[in-house]
Amino acid sequence: VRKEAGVVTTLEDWRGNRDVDRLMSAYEGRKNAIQKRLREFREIGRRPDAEIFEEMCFCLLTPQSKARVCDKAVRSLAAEDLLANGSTEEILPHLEGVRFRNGKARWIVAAREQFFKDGQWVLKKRVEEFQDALEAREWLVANMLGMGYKEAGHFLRNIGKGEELAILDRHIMKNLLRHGVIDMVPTSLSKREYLRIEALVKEFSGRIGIPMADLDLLFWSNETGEIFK
DNA sequence: ATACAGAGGTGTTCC
DNA sequence: TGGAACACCTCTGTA
Repeated sequence: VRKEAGVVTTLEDWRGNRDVDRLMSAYEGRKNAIQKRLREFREIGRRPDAEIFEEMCFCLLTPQSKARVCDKAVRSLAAEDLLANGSTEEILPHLEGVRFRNGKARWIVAAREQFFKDGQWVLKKRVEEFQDALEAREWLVANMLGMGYKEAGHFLRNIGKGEELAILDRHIMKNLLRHGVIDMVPTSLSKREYLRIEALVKEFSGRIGIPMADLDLLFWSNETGEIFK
C-alpha cells in the first residue's frame, strides 16, 4: 500500500462514467484539432527567443489563474515590450486578474535576467542544449523561480519539447481519477509523487493508445470546453 | 448581501 | 531529508 499525501476527493465523488470508450470516442472527434494544436506548439519552438519567452511567462502566470486571462496579460506585456524590459512596477498593471501577481511579476523579471543578458536572448540556446525533456525539466525546476514540475512541463510542451511529460494540474487529476488512473487526488505533490503519477499516466496513455500530449489536451478540453494551452 | 468554490501552483519555513 | 503547513492574499460565477 503506497502512502498518499492526502485526499481531497475519492472515487465516490466521481461516481458515474469511468468508461474509457467514452474518452476514446471523444478523442476521435477532437483528434485532428488536438494534433493541429500540437504541431503549432512545435512551431513555436522554432520561433525567435522573444516568443519562446512569452510562452515561459504565460506558464509562470497560470498557477491558480485562468489560462485565458494569463494569455491576454502576456500579449499585453509583449505589445509594450515589457517582458524584455519592464520593471515589476511596470509589469504589475498588466497582470489584472492574475492571482499572486506580485510574486509572479518578480518571477518574470528574474526569468528575464536569466535569459536576456546584455540585450541578447540566451533562452532558445539554453533550451536546445538539453539532451531530453526530462533533463530540461529538472534544470528548469532547479534553476528558476516559479517553475515546479507542472509549470516546467507545461512550458516545454507549449514549445513542442515536452510531449512525453505529464502536466499534472487539477483538471488532469480530476480526469485521471475519473478514468481510474489514480484512486485519489493528492493535496500536495512532492517530486516523488509527481513522478509516480506521471508514470501511471504514461502507462494509461500506452494502454488506450492516446499519446501523452494528446491526452493532456483531451482532458483539458473536457474540463474547459476548448483546446487551448 | 454574503459566502464560497474554483482558477492549468510554487516558495519558504519548520521539524 | 523530505514532507506538511503556511504564505501568496485576486477575481468571477453562483447560490
